[in-house]
Amino acid sequence: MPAPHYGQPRYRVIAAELRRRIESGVIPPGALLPAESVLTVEFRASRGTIRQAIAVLRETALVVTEHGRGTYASPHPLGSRATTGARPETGLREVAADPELAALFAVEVGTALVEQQSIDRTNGVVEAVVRTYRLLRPND
Amino acid sequence: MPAPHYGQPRYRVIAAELRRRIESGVIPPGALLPAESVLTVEFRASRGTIRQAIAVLRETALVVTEHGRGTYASPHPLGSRATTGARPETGLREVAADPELAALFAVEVGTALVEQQSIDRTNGVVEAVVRTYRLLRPND
DNA sequence: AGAAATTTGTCCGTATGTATC
DNA sequence: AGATACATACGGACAAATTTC
Repeated sequence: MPAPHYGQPRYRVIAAELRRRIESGVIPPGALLPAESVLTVEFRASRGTIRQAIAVLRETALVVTEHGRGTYASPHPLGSRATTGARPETGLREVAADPELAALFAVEVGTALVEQQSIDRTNGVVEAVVRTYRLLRPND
Repeated sequence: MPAPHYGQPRYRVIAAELRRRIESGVIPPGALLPAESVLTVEFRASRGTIRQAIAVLRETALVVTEHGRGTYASPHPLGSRATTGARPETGLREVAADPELAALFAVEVGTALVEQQSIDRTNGVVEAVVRTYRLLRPND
């Protein structure tokens, strides 16, 4: 059985399902996701596909994966966090929507948004800084 | 030939080579890149590896890929203006580095950076807005 | 108008290297 | 050392968009 993919690509369907589990609390914040091998069995997908699905979630900072450990659901505390004083290079922040973001999210200017900043390094050199903005309360 | 990847991964080496050709004008702005099948022959790499290399260039918006057509070298304006007036939801912009970005990239505050904005939608609903910042001149 | 060829998109299975626990 | 997990790479297959004949 080759790889028919009517409508949405398989990895996006899987990503959507995983996201649903995280946002619905089936996979609580901070918890470890099932291993790739487990997911391949459950979704009957290849490793690459599973990894691609997880990559989608990682883009929106919904999960964090640590080399040699696994992939965690991001704790989205948003109100707790007491940092060490020095601002962490990567992390969550609450910011006010600028006019452009407000228009995109269909909210009023100044509405609080969650900003997740992550840094892409290669050999220690900063290649890119990625800032992802989301609503505190998704309108799903 | 298995898949050893000492030092730089092959897809990054290939990406660097393609970037050189684009920036040096061997592949002029707006021109079509060779098809993936052609690149597999030239670089003696699998299609997956070629696609991974192109994905790297796509991240920096150095190329644009269209289904069924091919991958184009971005007509890289970045200094030639000519925007449509209405800001496109997704696209490139040149912005000044705020203090935090300046620190990360090790440049002075106000230095020009490239901002790539993309939008993650599901069923038309804006799920997240991603802004990626990079240096104009990557320090390979 | 329609069929074929081209090209990118997605997926599968497998194998090996590297990093962490 | 051993187990686990991610990163890279290969080859093959079908799907979908576009172009060409």
